[in-house]
Amino acid sequence: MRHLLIYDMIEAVHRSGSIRKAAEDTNITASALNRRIQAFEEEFGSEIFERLPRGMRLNPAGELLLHHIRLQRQDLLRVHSQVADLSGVRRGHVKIACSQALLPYFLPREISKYRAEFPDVTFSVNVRDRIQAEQDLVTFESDLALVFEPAHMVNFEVLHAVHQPVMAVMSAAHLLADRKSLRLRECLEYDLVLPARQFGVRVLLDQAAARFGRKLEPALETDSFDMVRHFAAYGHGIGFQIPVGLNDLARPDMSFIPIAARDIAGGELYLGHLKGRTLPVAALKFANQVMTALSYA
Amino acid sequence: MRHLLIYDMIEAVHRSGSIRKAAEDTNITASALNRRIQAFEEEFGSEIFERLPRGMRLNPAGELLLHHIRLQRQDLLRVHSQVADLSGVRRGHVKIACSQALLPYFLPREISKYRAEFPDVTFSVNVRDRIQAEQDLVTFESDLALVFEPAHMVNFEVLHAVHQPVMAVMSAAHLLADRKSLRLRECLEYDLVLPARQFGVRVLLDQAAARFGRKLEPALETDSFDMVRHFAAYGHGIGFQIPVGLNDLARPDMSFIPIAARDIAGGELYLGHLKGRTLPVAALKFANQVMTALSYA
DNA sequence: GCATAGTGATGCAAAAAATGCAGCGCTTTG
DNA sequence: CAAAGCGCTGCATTTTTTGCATCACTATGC
Repeated sequence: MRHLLIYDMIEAVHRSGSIRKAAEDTNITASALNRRIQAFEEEFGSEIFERLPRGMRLNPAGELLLHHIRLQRQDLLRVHSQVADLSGVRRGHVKIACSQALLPYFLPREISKYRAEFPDVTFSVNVRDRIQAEQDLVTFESDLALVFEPAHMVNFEVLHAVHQPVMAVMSAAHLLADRKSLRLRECLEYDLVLPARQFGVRVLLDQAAARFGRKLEPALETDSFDMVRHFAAYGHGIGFQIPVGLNDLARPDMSFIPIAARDIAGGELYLGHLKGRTLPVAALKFANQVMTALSYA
Repeated sequence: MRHLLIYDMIEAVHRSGSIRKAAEDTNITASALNRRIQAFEEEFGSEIFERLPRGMRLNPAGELLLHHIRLQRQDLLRVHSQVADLSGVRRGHVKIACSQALLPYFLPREISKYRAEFPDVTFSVNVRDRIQAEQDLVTFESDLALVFEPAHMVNFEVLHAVHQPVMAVMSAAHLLADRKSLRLRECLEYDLVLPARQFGVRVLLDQAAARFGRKLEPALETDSFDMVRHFAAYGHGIGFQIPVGLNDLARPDMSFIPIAARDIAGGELYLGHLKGRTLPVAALKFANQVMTALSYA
C-alpha cells in the first residue's frame, strides 16, 4: 500500500536504528528517507525519534505511534482477509505463539486438518514461553497464543481454557510404569528430568515440592520438552509433561501416568488473543477448530 | 495527515455518492479524484465501489474498508491525545451519545467539573435514543454512550451500570405530592404525560401496565423529557422520569416520588463504549469521573 | 590528541507523480 | 430526443519526491 509506505519507513528506521541503514532496506536514499521522516513528524505534530550521535531511537510518542502502526497494519490485513472471504476464496495467514508442548502432536494435527479444508491458508508457529507469548500478541507478532499457565494475562483475552493435570513420563520398562496414578513423593526416588524454570509445569512442580519441604534436584534440566521425553524414555528417570503434549499410541515404549491431584492440582492451557483485537477470518476459524479439538481431547 | 488523504476521499465519495460531487468537497478535480480511487482499488486488490449510472456506492468490500478507515482514524486520534498527554498538555475531545435524561443536570455538571481541571478538553454531546446510541459507537460518531436500558448491547462494552427506579413527577401542589412511594395504579387516576415509545422508561411503564391488564392512555405523549417535566409541573398530570434526570433542589415547585418496586422494578443506566476499542485518554478519564459520580449519586 | 568513520541535515537539479483541462461514451430523465 | 449527469482518459502542466554532493557534529581507535 503506497500510502502507508511512511509507516514501513518508520519501522525500518526503528529496526535498524539509523536512517542510513534503513535507507538500504527501503530502497531509497538516506536523504529522501530523512526528509520523509521529518515531514511526517512535522505533520504529526511532534518528533517521534530521538536524534542520538549514533543514530535514531523512538521516543515515547514514537512508541505509541509504532503500536498504532502495527494495529493499523494488522487490521488492514484482517479487512483483506475478510474481503477475500467475500469472494469465496479462503485465503489468509495465521500466526500462532505456543508452548513447546503443542508442537509434537496437537498443532501439526490441527493445522493439517484445517489446511485440508482451506489449502490457501498458511501458518506460522512461534515457540514462546508463557511470558514471551503475551508480548508476541502485543506486537502483533502472533494472532493467537496457546500457552500453559500464562504469566500476566493483562493483554490476554481468553477464548478457551482446558484443564491439564501434570503427567509423569517414563519408559514402559520402568518399575512404576503400570501404576494408574502416582504420588509426587514416589517420583522423587528416581532421577528427575525437569523443564527449565520459565515453564509452567516446572513452576507447578516446584510449588508442590515446596509444600512438603522438599526442593527438586533434577538430574537433567532442559528447555527442550523433546529432551525430557527422550531422556525419560531411554534412562530410568522420570520426566513431567502435560497431556496435550503426549500421545499413547505414538509411543508404546513409554508410559504416561497422572500425578495425584492432591499433590499437584494441574493447570490450565489457554487459547487466547490480544485483548480488544478483531481477529482475521482465518485466525478466528482456526481458533474455533482448536477450541472444539481441546474440548474433546 | 497527507498520507491518509485517500481515506478522506473515499469517505467523501461515499458520503456524496458521486465522484464529481466529492471532488468539490475535496478541493480537487473529478478526474484526479477518479484516478486516485482507481489507483487505490488497484493496490487494494479489489473494487470498493459499485459504479452505478447515477454514481458510486460502496460494495461489501468497501463497507469493510470504511469501518477500518474509521477505526484507524479514531485510533490515530487516540495516539495524538496520548502524545499530548505525554508533554503534560491535557488536550482532547470527548464525544458522548446520551439519553435525554442526562441533559438537564447530570452531564452539564460533570462536563463543567472535568473542564475545570482540564480546560483544553472539548466535548460534543449527541442526544440519542437507546438504539441510535449503539449505532453511534459503531460508526465512531461517539466515544462514550450513556443510556438507559439499551436495546442490543451487541457492540456495547459496559464500563458501569447503575440502577434507576422509575419516578413519578408532579407539581408540589398535587394531591399525591407528599407520599413517600406510589403504586402505579394510583397514578393512572390522573392525566398521564409519557415519553414516546422508543424510550426505556416508557417501555417499562407499558410492560408494568400490561401486567395488570391495563393499557396506558397518556394525555400527552412527547419525545421531549423537558416537556414531560413542564407539563407535569404546571398541570395536574403525572409524568415519569429516572432519578438521574431530576434534581430536588433545582425544582422546589415539583415533587418526585418513586413507583413501588413491586410495580416497576426499574432499569439500568449504562455507561459504555464500543467493544474492543481503546479509548482516547480524555474519554477514558472522563468515563472514570462519570463512574464515580454515578456511584455516589 | 588527532584522524576516521559514523551519524543526521540541507541546497540544488533531475526525475517522478499528481493534477487540471477538455472531451468521450454512457444512462437516466423530462 | 435533447439535456443533464455520471465515470473515464489523453495530454500538457504543475507539484512533489528523489538523488547527489556536501556540511556539521560526535564518538571511537590508534
